[in-house]
Amino acid sequence: MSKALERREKLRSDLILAAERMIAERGLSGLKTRDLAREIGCANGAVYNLVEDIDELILRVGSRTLLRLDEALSTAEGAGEPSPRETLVRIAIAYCDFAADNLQLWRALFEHRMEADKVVPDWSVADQLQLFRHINKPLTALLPKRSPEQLGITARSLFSAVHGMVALGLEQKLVAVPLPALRKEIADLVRATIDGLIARER
Amino acid sequence: MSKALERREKLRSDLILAAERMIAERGLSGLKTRDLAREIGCANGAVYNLVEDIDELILRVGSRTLLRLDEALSTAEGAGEPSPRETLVRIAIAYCDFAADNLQLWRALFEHRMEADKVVPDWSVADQLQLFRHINKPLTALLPKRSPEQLGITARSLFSAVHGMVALGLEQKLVAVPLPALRKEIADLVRATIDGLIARER
DNA sequence: TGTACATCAGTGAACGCGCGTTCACTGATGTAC
DNA sequence: TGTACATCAGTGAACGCGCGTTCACTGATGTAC
Repeated sequence: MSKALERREKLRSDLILAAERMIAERGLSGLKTRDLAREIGCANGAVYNLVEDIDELILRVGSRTLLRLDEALSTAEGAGEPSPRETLVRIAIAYCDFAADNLQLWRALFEHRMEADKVVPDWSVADQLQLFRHINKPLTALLPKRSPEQLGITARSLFSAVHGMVALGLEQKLVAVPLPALRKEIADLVRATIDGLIARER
Repeated sequence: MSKALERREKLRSDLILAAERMIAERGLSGLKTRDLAREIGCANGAVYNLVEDIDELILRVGSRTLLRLDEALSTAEGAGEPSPRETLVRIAIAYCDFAADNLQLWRALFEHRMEADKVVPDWSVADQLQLFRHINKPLTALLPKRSPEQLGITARSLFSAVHGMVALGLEQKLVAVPLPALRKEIADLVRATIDGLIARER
C-alpha cells in the first residue's frame, strides 16, 4: 500500500506543479482540468482523487507563491544597511520585482475569488498573515510611540499603497506609471510617506 | 422614419441604463444578454441591433461611471479652502467615497479586459485621461520645479497608491485596512506623501 | 507458494449548465406610383 | 386616397463552444486463508 501512497503523493505534487506552470504561462483563466490531466498523464476524473476541486488547487499554488514571496522579502530585508526606513524601501522594491517576475502567479493571488458559501481554509489564511511581519518590524522601529493596533493599520496602508502602484504599473495601461520609472517612484513614495509619518509623530 | 429612429435611440439608452443597473446589483459577471433583453422588453437578438457586442456595452457603462466620478471629484475640489495640499486630500477621499458608493460599477472599470485583438476605442480612452486634470492642477502648485512629465508620473503614482488603498480596503479581506479607518488612513498617507515630496524638493 | 476475494485508484464518456452570438423568418413602417 | 412593394427592426430558436464535475466501469494491487 505504501508504494501506492507514494505514487499518489507524487502525482499530487505533479498536479500542483503543473497547475503552477499553467497559471504562470496562461494566467488563472488558462487553467483547465483536461489540460492538467494530460500534463500529468492521467485521466480527467483522476484529478478529483488528488484534490477536492479546482479552488483547492488554486489555493495550493497560491500558497507556494506566497512562500516564494516571503523568501524574496526576507532576502531583501537582510541585504545592506540596517536603517529601518531603507529596509522598508528595499522590501517595497522587492515586492515590485517579485510581482514583475511572477506576473501571472502574483495576479492569481488577487484575482481568485471563492464562491460566496465556501470558506478560505486556515492554512491559506496563515500564509497571508505571515507576510506582514516583514513590514511590522521596521515600522515599529520607526514609529515607537504607536500601539500595535495602530502599527498594524499603518502597515496595511503602506502595503496597499505600494501594491496599488505595482498593480497599475504592471498593467501597462493608460493610468499606469511607466514601467522603467516604477521602482524609483515606489522608493520615492515609501520614503516620502515614512518621512511624513515621522514628522507627523512629533 | 424619424419615429423609428427615436424609438431605437430610446431602446438603446434603456439598454445602457439596464446594463448599468445590472452591473451595480450583481457585478460585471452578473451581466447577461438574456436578462438585458427581458429588462428592456425585446428579444435576445435585438440587443445586437443596438450595440456591437457586450464589450461595447460595458465600455458605455464605464463611460457613464467615469463621468459621474469626474463630477464627484469636481465637487470635492470646489469645496472648502484652496490649499492645494488639502485639495488633493479631499480628492482622494472623494475617490474613496465614490468607490464605496458605486462599488460594483467602480470595480467593473478595472475588472473588464478586452480580448487581446480588440482595441479600446478613442472615446473610452479620452474619458480616462480627463480625470487626471483633477490631480495635476494642485500637484503643479505644490511642486513648481518639476517638469510636466515628472508631474504626470507623480500624479499617476499618487493615484495608484490611493487606488490601491481603496481597492484592498473595500475588498474587506485579510490584508485590508479596516473600513472605518480607511478614509483617515488615506488622508494621512496623502498628507505624509506630499509633505515628504515637498521636503525632498528642497 | 497459490488461489479467491476485496479494495480503490484510475478511466473517459457523458452530464449539466451557462451563455454570447447568429440567422432564417415576420410583420410593421415607410415609399413610389 | 389606395395599392404594391421594399426595407429593416424585431423575433426567438438554435448554434457552438467551453468546461467543471460525476459516475458506472476496469484492472491493478494488496490481503486472507
